[in-house]
Amino acid sequence: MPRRKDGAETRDAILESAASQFARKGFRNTTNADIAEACGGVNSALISYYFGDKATLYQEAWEFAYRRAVEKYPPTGGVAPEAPAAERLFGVIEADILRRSDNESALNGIMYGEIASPTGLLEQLYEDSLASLRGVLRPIVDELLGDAVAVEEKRLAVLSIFSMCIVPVEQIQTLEKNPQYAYDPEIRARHVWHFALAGLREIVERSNRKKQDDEMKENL
Amino acid sequence: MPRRKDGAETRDAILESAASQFARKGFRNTTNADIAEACGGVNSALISYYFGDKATLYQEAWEFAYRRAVEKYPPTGGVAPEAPAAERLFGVIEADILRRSDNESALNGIMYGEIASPTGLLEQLYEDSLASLRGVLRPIVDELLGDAVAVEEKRLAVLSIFSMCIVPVEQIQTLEKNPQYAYDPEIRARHVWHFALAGLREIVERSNRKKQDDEMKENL
DNA sequence: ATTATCTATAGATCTATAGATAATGC
DNA sequence: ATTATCTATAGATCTATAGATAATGC
Repeated sequence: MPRRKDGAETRDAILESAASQFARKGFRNTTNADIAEACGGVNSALISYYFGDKATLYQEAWEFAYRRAVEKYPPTGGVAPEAPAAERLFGVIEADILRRSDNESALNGIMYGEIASPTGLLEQLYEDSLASLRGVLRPIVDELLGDAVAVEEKRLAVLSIFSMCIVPVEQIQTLEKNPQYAYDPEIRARHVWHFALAGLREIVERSNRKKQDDEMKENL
Repeated sequence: MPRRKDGAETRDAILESAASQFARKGFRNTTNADIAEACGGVNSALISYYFGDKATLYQEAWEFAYRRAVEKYPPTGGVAPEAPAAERLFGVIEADILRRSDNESALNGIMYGEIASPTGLLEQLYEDSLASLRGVLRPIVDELLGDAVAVEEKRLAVLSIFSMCIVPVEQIQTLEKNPQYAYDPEIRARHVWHFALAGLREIVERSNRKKQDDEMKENL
């Protein structure tokens, strides 16, 4: 005799298990049976019952994971918009790294699944997860670099900071047989921030030197 | 009437198509039929004929891609081992970025497939592709940072430089509907090098300042 | 009556193989 | 005789659905 719960409860549980399974194994490598089993052994036919099909479940699982992750770690890291650019940079970096390091969020897992083999099902993913970080980094980096720095150089700086944030540390560690040490996300965030500020400062100095050189040559 | 080629020729062509397909779509998302089709329409039964099964083909495709990529871009970037550490750092960064940016190499595609959903079939991949880069970065970073810097800080520095190298720029761009601009790998390599050197310098300075502070306090 | 859950399965897809066919080298 | 290629298909796996069963709320 089947036990009976509230349907919404089962539905949410499926959503959660789905996000976690999709994050670990990707869309096509995850079967409905996997999800049902990870969900305390619910019947896999319930997936069709609640979501219609696997693709829809995937889409809803992404929205679920994304909404929850952003709620927990807002993009600015709680730093006020009128704070100095360097501090806002820290807020963005820390929020992003903490969010991606939170295994429960499933965010990075799903994102790397799409990077590795795009399903074409998650229209929003790129905007939510990658464009968004670059979007908040860009004006801060622009401000820190000032007007003397070339656009191309600014883009590269954004890309480098972005790279340090999105590196899939946890996923890489699952490839290691015996991971040697774990990185504390908070410490890593602080490190990335210092590294980034130093890199940006160097770019400004280099641009200034170049400018002076050019002016000198012109005056000769 | 079937045309007849040398078997080794067909075998190599399959290997090449396989590497490229696996890179684009991952192991399980790629069917033998996909590979056969990408390979100018050879018969898909030839995969079993030449490789036994799909898993073996996958393993051989990785070895093929890896061997070719390292041959084309040797890990030191051609910089002599007795060159100054900063120059060796440039060699390593440039070689790695060029290798990963070379779409023909299929290297990064397969690697990100494994990061996203490990098959357990490529024992060598982590050693070849990730441990290797960190292995060559580590002694160079150690040398540049010197003895005053804490081990944890050194690890983080290696991780940050590593991150800027392995970021899957091309794969991310396929998620964008209209990629805005392409990054020239050579220019990117030079940028990452500058960024990294500045970050490392800052770490040394910060460590020195901290040391002085500590000594001052001790003398009071 | 409605909602939640389960059973059973049709149909799609994919891999690997058995066995046929033909080109090549001896 | 050997090697390369092709045809056809058995067996595995997976998704989605039809239809049964039982708990709940009216």
